[in-house]
Amino acid sequence: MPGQVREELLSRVVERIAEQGVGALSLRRLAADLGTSHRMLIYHFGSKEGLLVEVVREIERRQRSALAGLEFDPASAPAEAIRSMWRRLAVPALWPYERLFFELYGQALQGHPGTTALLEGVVESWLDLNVELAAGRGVPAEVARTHARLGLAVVRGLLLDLLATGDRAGTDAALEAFAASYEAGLPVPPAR
Amino acid sequence: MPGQVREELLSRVVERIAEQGVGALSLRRLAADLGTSHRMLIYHFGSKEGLLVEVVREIERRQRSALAGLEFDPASAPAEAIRSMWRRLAVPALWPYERLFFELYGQALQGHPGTTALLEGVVESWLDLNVELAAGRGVPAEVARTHARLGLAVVRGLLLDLLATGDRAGTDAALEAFAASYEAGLPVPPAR
DNA sequence: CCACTCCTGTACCAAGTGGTACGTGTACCG
DNA sequence: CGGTACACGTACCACTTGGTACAGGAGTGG
Repeated sequence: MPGQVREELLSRVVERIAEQGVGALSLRRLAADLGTSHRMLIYHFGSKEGLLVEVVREIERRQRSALAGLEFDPASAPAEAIRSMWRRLAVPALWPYERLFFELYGQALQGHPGTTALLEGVVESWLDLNVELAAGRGVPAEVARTHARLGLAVVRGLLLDLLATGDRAGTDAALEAFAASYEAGLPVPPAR
Repeated sequence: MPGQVREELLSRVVERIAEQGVGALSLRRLAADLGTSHRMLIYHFGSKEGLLVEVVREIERRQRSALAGLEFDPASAPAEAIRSMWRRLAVPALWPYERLFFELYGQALQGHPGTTALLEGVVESWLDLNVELAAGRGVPAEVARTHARLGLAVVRGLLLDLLATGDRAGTDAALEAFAASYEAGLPVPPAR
C-alpha cells in the first residue's frame, strides 16, 4: 500500500498536465515543474505509462462525480436536465480539463497505450444513468438510451466547438435551440 | 515549386498516419513504413512540424471537399440535409481519417505546434455554408448559424460516440431522433 | 562532354528520452 | 540504541529522436 504522498502528487500532476497537455509530456519536465525529480514519478507510478493510466483514471473519476453531482430533479423535463448539464460544463474554469479530456479521447481512439481505458464507459455510463432516471417517468429504456445518446453528443459536440472558438454566446444559443425542441411538444419522439 | 513527387508522398503519409496516429509519430518509423529514409521526409517537408502542417492542411482540404460534395437540395428540409451528412460520414471506411481528425483536434486544443491551424475554420466554415443555403429559403442568418452549430455538434458528438463504441445502430437511432424533431412541426424554432 | 536541378541514401551528431543502480535521509517501532 | 520501510536525489545507461553533412544518381539542356 503506497503512502498518501502519491495521491497528493497525482492531483498536482493532473493539474500540470491539464495545462500543458499530454502529448508533449516528458517525465523530466513534469518533475521539474513540480519541484521534484523524474525519479520520483517513476518511483510512485512505476513507469510513464503507469502515470498516464492513473491520470486517465482520475479524469474518469471526475467525470463520474460530475455525473453523480447532477442531481436531476426526476420530475423536471429533459430540457431542463440538459440545460443544467451544459451550465455546469461550459464554465471556463473547466476548460483545461475538458481540453485534456478530448486530447486523451483522441489518443485513446488511436489506441495509445494507457489511455484506451477511457473509452470503456465514456458513453455507456451516461446512457445507463439516463435510462435509470427516465424509468422513473415511465419512459421505455430504448427511447431513453437513444435520447441520452443524442444529448451527450450535443453536449460533447458543443464543447468541442466552444473550446475551439471560445464563442460562449453562440454555443449557448445552439444548446438552447436543442433544449427548446424538447419543450415544443415532442418530449419523447419515437425511438426510430 | 517542389516537384509532384512530394504530393504523392504526402498522400501516402496521410494514409499511414491515419492508421497509426500522429501521437507516436517518428520520422524514421514512418519513412521505414513508406520504404524510404527519414531524410526524404525532411527534404520534402523541411521538418517534422512542416510535415505535420501539411498533413493538417490535407485533412482540412478533405473536410472542405466533403462539405462541398454534400450537394444539398436547397429545397429539401434540414432533416434530410443532416441525414445525408451523417450517412456520408458514418461509414467505416472513413473511420481512420475521423480518428485522425479528432486526434489532431485534441492536440490543436492543447496548442501543439503545427496543428493549431485546424481550429481556424473547423466550425465557422460549416456555419457560413449553412447560412448561405438557408438564405435561399428565407431563413434569417442568425437562426441558420445557430442551427448549423447545433447540427454540427450533433454530428461530431455522435462521431465521437461511434468511434469509441462502434455502435452504428445506436448512433443511427440517435441521429434519426434528432432529424425527426425537425419534421415534427418546428423546422425553425426561434434562435433564442 | 559539362552543368544543373531534383531526388535519395548513408553516416553522423547533439539532445533528450524512459528507466535503473546506488546511496542517503528520515521517521516510526522494537 | 538498531532496524526497517518509505521517500527522495544523483549519476548513469542504452536508445531514439529530429536534423545535418556529404556523396552521389538520374534526367535534362547546352
